[in-house]
Amino acid sequence: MVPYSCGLDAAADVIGGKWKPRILWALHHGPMRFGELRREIAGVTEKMLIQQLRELEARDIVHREVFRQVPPRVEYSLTGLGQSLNVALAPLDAWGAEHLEILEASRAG
Amino acid sequence: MVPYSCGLDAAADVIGGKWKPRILWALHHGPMRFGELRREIAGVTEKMLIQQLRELEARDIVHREVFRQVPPRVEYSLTGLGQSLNVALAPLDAWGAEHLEILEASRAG
DNA sequence: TCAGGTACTGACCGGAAGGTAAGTGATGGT
DNA sequence: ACCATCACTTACCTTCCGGTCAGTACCTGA
Repeated sequence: MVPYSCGLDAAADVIGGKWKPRILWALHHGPMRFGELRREIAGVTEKMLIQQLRELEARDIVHREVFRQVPPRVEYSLTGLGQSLNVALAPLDAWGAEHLEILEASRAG
Repeated sequence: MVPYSCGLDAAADVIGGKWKPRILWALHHGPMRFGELRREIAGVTEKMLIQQLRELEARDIVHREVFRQVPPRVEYSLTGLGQSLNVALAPLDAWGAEHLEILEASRAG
């Protein structure tokens, strides 16, 4: 495996995957339960959501906390690193929002 | 196809793909010939480079200009939209650079 | 004459990413 | 007794992204 060629390369690797940006953005407002995330992020399946959450957890971007209750309660939140990442993502979100129409128009598929 | 759920979603779609961030970053310093890009971006194949360039061109992120010469000369440069994208990408690059070590450490592979 | 540089194009292939559907185990509601 | 909720887990299948390799057309320099 080749080392990252620049910071952008590394960042892209972290937020890579179909659902990670959505997850990051959803957690922006505070901790969320698994089921809440699932409902918030339209179209995601349980398997995909967990998979991506686990990857973000392994990267120390999100924190997973289990409350031993019945029914089980698991909360996901951003770590300090995750919050700093979200800050860095803000301009990109703004860019996308500003050019939404052209981007929708030139979209493949 | 579902509309983009937020600006970040749209932006991620534009810079998605293994080589696009590298291409954007390489063009940051000004127009480049195909061969120059190829040498600058270590590991990319001709097919992949062209494919990604064409996609970026279709999105109006890069501009392609052909000089009818012998040998052929083709230059790629950022459009206005591409430059604004690069500006929005800068904080993300800085974030990646700042946490390069942890990110390398927690990398899968 | 023939390799080498220029900027591509196209056929084929493998693996990984992502999607579908079903099952798990404890508990609370009707 | 039965179903739903919670947070997962597993097996299986399909799609597609990216990689290899070969070929194209043109001209230059040895």
